[in-house]
Amino acid sequence: MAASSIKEQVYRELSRVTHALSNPKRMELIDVLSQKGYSVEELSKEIAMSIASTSQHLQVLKSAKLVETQRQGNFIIYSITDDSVLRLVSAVKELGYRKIAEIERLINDFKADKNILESITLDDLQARSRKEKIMLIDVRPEEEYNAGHIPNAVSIPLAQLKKRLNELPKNKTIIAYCRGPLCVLAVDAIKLLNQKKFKAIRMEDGFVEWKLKQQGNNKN
Amino acid sequence: MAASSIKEQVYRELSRVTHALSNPKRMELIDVLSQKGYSVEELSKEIAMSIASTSQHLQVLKSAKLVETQRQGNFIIYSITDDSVLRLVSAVKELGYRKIAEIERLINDFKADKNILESITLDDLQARSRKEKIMLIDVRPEEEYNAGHIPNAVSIPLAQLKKRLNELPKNKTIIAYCRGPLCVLAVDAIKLLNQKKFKAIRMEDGFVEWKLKQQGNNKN
DNA sequence: AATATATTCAATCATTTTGTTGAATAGTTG
DNA sequence: CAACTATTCAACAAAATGATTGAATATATT
Repeated sequence: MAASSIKEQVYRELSRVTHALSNPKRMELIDVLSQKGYSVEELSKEIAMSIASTSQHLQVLKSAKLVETQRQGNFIIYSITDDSVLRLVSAVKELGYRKIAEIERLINDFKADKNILESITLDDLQARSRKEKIMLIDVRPEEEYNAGHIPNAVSIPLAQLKKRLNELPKNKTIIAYCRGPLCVLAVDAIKLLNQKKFKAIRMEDGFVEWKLKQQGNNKN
Repeated sequence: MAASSIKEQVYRELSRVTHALSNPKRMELIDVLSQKGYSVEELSKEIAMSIASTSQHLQVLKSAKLVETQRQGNFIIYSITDDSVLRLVSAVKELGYRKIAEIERLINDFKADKNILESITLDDLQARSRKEKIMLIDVRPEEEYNAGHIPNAVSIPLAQLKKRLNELPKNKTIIAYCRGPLCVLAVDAIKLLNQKKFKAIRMEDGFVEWKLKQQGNNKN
């Protein structure tokens, strides 16, 4: 029957989208690219995989329309096609974090491993900034900050933090964020700041989480 | 390194979720189960696949926590674990319909094949019901209606439609919906109604689409 | 307790996926 | 136009997936 055949074809096409995300490395690639566009070489370093393999994975993501390319001088820059990709990945994570006990355990391991005592979320940040004076710092590489950041956040890449301590207040609480729950940049920043007697806390969520939250609120 | 290893493990676990959805038949299973719980045998008929294979696919979905089971007499009833699964599938479809040209073509083929001249969406329904008197009918099997339906919709399963034409008004526009864009129940209903000189239109969206829309609006 | 029945398991084979290495390609820069 | 360099392609082996058939299991019914 033509009808059931078309239906089957639609499911086949849809499953190509999920198939593209069904590999850990490709999932990680999307996560990295959620921050900003990167070249194949940079990505291969980021996910700790050979350039050729990284390129293969990127082909898969590209053919599923999850990422797109653009030449920039000698490099080919890969980036996320649009926000629907971020929403999809966010839906996967939401389900995973909520339903898979194994993931919860791993996240706890991660926190224990990194000695993360306290960390807040976007909601906490909002509540907190109403009550007290805070300073929000973005400790990702500057290019990622430039590609998009949470309003009122100041860019202080982790690599520069030690030299720029004089820009930070001792009387305000400092909130540091980076790429999201699995990123360690903010964790390291907090460690340094606490050691230097600043009052500093890590926020788990990053810019992407913030952006998606805005879209959710702006609906209606 | 322990840290990167934990990260990798999280991605591996997350990709099990997408992997579960990375097969056309499993995608179809989730779609069927989005309407209501079903037994293995019923599902195997619905997706046109052997019982053993259907069972295997259901195991995969179950181990990824996308579906859960519950015994009911002689049967084991599979159902969607919770709404985060619906949101995930919805995100996949949103991305697919928007980005994959092939899918758009298939949907158009589907409409041409089924002689679908006009069909409206949930937004249209809302706008329309403010302007004129309409009657909304749900032509899915009664059990699916009972498991959840759009408010004010009347249940008239397609199989009963011919005998219950006297319940329908000639002076109102009749809107028929079923399981969603790929479901043909409402298409057939409209054909019959138009033939009998009713003013009837198909709505593409179904109950699941309505439910997710409500959640989106209730955010904030 | 015996029987009936729905579901799962096991074994199989063809197909696809994954990651590597080394060669080929295409586009840029000087 | 020549040289350079980032990226992709090709070929391979190991591992995994998908679908089938027939047997095994577990639960309910009589």
